[in-house]
Amino acid sequence: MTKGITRERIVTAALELLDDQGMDALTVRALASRLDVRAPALYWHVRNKQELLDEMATEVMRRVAGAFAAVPPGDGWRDDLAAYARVLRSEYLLHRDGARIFSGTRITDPDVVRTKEPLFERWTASGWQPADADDAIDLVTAFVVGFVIEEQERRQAAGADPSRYSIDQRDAWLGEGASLVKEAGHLHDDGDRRFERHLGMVLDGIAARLDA
Amino acid sequence: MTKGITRERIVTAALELLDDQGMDALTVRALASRLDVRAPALYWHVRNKQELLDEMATEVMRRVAGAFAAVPPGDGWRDDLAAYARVLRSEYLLHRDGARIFSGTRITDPDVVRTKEPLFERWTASGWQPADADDAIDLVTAFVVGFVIEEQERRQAAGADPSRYSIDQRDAWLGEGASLVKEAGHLHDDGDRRFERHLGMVLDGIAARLDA
DNA sequence: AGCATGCCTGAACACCGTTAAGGTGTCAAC
DNA sequence: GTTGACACCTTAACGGTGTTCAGGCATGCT
Repeated sequence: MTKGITRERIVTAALELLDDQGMDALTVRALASRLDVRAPALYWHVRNKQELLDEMATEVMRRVAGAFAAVPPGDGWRDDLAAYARVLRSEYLLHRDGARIFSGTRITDPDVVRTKEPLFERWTASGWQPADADDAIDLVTAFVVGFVIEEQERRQAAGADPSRYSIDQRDAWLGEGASLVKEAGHLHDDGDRRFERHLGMVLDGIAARLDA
Repeated sequence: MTKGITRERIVTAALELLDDQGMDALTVRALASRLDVRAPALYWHVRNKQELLDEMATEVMRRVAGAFAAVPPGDGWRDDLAAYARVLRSEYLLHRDGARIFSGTRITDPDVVRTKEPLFERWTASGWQPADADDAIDLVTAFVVGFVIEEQERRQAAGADPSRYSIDQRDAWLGEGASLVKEAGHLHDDGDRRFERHLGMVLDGIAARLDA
C-alpha cells in the first residue's frame, strides 16, 4: 500500500468506509486506520470532519455529473430530465443513507455545477426560459432526494428487522379500523417500478406548466 | 419547575433545545440539564439517544397530523393534498434542519398513520383507487422533503456566510462561461412563492395520471 | 416494621473530534 | 557536505460524548 495520503484518497476511503460500516462508524480514527495512518495525520490534508463530509458530497455529485455526461443526449427535455433523475438516484443508492447524507450540501467544486450548462443550452434552444430550466432541475432533484430518503430508510429498516415490514405485522400494529390505509399498504410496491411511475408524474407536471 | 420527568417532557424539551441551539448542541447532558436532572436520569425513560430521536420525529409528525386535521376538508383531492403539503413544510420549517432530521424516520405511533384514513375515504369515494391515494401522498411527501431540505440548507448557509449567496460571489466562483447557469441563478427565487409553484407542478402531474 | 419498587445521582468507561509539540525524511542553497 | 526549510506524520493529551453500573433516597404495599 502506497503511503502517500492525498485529499482524494481520503475522500474515496471515507466513502468506502461509509458503505461498509455506516455513518456511525465513519470516525476520523477508523478512516485513518484504513489508510494506515494515525488520526491526526488527516488534519494535514483536511481542515476538519465537516470539510471531509462536504468533500464526500461533492465527490458524489461529481460522479453524478460524470455518469450523466456519459448518457447520450436525449430526445428533448423529458429524456434528459429522466436520465438525470435515474443517475442521481442510483448514485445515492450506492451509498448507505446516501440521500440523507449527501443531499442539501454545498457543492465545493464549480465544475460540477457547470455541467448543467449544456443542458440549459439544449432546453433554451427548444423554447424554455432559463428560469424554467432551473425550476425543472430543482423540482426533479427535490423529488429524487425525497424518494430515495424514504427508499433507503425502508430498505434499512427491512434489513434490521425483517418482520417489521411484513404486511401482517403492520396491520396488527395499526390496530382496528383504518382499512383503507391497510389496503394501500398491501398494494405498496418498491423499487424501480415505483420510482419510474412517480418520476413520470413529476415530468407530467413539468410538462403541464412549461411545455408549449 | 416540576420535577417529574416523563417521556413527553423529554421529547418536547429536546425539540426546544434543537431549535435554540441546533443539532450539535442536542446532547444528553444538555437536555438533562434543561430538565434539571443529571444525564443518566433520562435513561430511565428512554432506551438510548436514537430512540429519543425517533420519538422526536414521531412527535413532529403527530403535530403535522394535528395541524392537518384542523384544516377544513378541501374541495377535492387537490385541495387536500396542497393543504397537507403546506402543513408538512411549515412544521419542518419550525425546527432547525427539520426536514433532514425528521424525514424518513420510522413513526412509532400508529395513530399518526391512521390519520390518513379519512383522506383515503374521501378520495376513494370520488373515484380513486387506494393505491393511487398512496402514490399521491408519498409523492407529495417526497417532494416536500426534498424541497425543504434544500430550502433549509440554503437558509442556513446564507445565515452563516451571507456573502456566499450573493449573486456576484456566485458568478465569480463559477468562473468563465456557464452563462445560462449564471442567468438561472439570478432568477432563482426563494420561499413561499417558489414552493407554491413547484407544488402546483407536482399536483398537475398527479392530475395528469390519476384524474379521470 | 420491613420490603419492594420507581426514579434519580455519582462515578466511571470507552470513544469521539481536535490541538500541540516534536520527529523524520527530502530537497535546495551555500 | 552541511545547513536549513518544509512537507508530512507521530505521540500525547484535552474536553466532551453516549452509556452503564452500583448505590441511594423516597414512596407505597404487606
